[in-house]
Amino acid sequence: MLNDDNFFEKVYKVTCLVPRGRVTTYGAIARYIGSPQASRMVGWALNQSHNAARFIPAHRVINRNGLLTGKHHFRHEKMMQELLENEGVKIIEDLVVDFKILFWDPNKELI
DNA sequence: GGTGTGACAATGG
DNA sequence: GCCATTGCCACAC
Repeated sequence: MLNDDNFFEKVYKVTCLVPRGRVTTYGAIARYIGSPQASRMVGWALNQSHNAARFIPAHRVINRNGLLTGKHHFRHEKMMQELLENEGVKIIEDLVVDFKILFWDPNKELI
């Protein structure tokens, strides 16, 4: 599917495919790129995403609990929450409201 | 080239 | 059902 050989590029690409107003998890991305157990790597890749050439909507990627664990890695901690709220995603105490409903699984939504 | 690490996830008590 | 532990893969040093 994805012709990119680099693990990071795959992560970036999938992250960019996440629809606006929807969220996904590190594990879902890891499974989609072929390494179900590399969920930690996904987070790390997104950590370096600020160094990527283009902007990566890393705010749409959260852990499986729906918690915004990675907000600290944004330039401003509140930016992640504001970006999500700007897309219509409600956040309460760093937790995505109706996370199960907003959850977007690339393995199901994509081919 | 071995070791440590990281925005996680699954399992066991 | 919550807290602690283990596993896991790719990358940097």
